[in-house]
Amino acid sequence: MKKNNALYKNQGIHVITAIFTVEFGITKVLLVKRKNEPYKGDWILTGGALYNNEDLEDGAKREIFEKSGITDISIEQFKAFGKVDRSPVMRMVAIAYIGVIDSSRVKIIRETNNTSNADWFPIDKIPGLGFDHEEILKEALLYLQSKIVTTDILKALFPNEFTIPEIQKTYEAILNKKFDRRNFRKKLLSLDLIEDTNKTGKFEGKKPAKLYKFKDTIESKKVF
Amino acid sequence: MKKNNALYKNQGIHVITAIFTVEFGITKVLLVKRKNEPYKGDWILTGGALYNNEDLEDGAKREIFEKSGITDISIEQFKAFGKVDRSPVMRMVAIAYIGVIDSSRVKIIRETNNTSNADWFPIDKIPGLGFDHEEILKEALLYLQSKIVTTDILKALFPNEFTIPEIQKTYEAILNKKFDRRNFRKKLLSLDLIEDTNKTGKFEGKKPAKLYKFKDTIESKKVF
DNA sequence: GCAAAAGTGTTAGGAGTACACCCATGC
DNA sequence: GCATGGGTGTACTCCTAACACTTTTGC
Repeated sequence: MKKNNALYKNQGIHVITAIFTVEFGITKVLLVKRKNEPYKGDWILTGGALYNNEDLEDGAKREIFEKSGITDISIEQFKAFGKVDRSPVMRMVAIAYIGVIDSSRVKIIRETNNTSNADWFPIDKIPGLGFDHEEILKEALLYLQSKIVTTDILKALFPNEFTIPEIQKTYEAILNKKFDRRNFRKKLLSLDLIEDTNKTGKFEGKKPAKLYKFKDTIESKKVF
Repeated sequence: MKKNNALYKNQGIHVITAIFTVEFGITKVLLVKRKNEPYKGDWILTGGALYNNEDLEDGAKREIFEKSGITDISIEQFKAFGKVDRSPVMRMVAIAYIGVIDSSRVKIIRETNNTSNADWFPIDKIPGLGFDHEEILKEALLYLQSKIVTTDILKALFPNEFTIPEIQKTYEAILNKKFDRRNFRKKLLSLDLIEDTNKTGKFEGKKPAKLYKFKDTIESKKVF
């Protein structure tokens, strides 16, 4: 393989992550505002060019940190995007990830070398995005929805104690769908993913609700 | 983004496809033998470097054609592989695909500019592979198994008429699992994917079996 | 007529879904 | 005491899984 063959010269790799959170029943995604051309002033997902000395996932996490200050996030690769013209600068193939984090537990850095702002956007109020990030975000959301019903990916949102009505509202926000209280509880408990803490707390209601927490399981199961 | 920044200079993209077939109840994958360094003389999956003027999937299909002569194959992207040292020549990220084709209906080109041989290998008798293709193949097989139970991906193996015992043997080969004849037939028919042709033919048994064929559906359903 | 594979129906258990009433608290 | 959300059980349906005997053909 010759490095200077024009057929495959000047190629590069983007690592892009759609970071989701849920606030008060609203699913949101983290966007950052570009400071430089191309797409100067446009909002995009966190990400950037992969370095030669890092593996894909490490690069994606480094980019997340550089653009938002977020550390300690677990991410999952879901697809590569590679249309010829997806970047106007040179041929770039994007490896896309999703991540879930509790926005109330992190402090987002608003401005960096390459970005002039950063914020959480409700997924039904997304501005026009730079590059092909609208397409990536659309598929990221579908992937998140498929993951939420088979894995404990929501553990990132509920690292500690939570009530069942509370987590149900999160499921409903992400899946955009309502569940029967009794059936939801029955199903969730039958999965052996969460355990009773024998404590109570309050969510929205007047009556205190039982507090549960995720077990330290790694199993992946069908949820809904 | 500066093209000559050492951090991301000299990167490239591989498009790699694991092409599967099933012959007489044995799941096989197409491998080609490398003619040049690196990994000269090693078997690998079909694939190679993406060109600047082609989309990912087009590149994967071009590589399949160049290395094997196969055309008219439908493929599906399943994962990107990007360990820093996965290629000894330069930094290459691989976008990996699976495909299914009926080996009895295609004539494989044995030798090309870059390969000295090509053949179908039973998946439990794979030689050591070059690059990270053993890892890619392992994940490709898992992905194929997940797809076979939710889609009509097997249509590629049975474009025309087939008997139910015949296609059952194919499911069993790929999933490495036996099914009850009655339940298999019931389930497959209930999916509304295949239809009776009112003809009979023979597979292995003495008694002629009914012939079915895939409908022209595009739906994707849960099979097993 | 016998070996070999094809074809067929029933039952029991588990999962999903639909649905209504009482309970604990704040005000 | 009443409004608000939390907690619980039952019945029906559907899907899955287990299981045995008869039929058609080639030899």
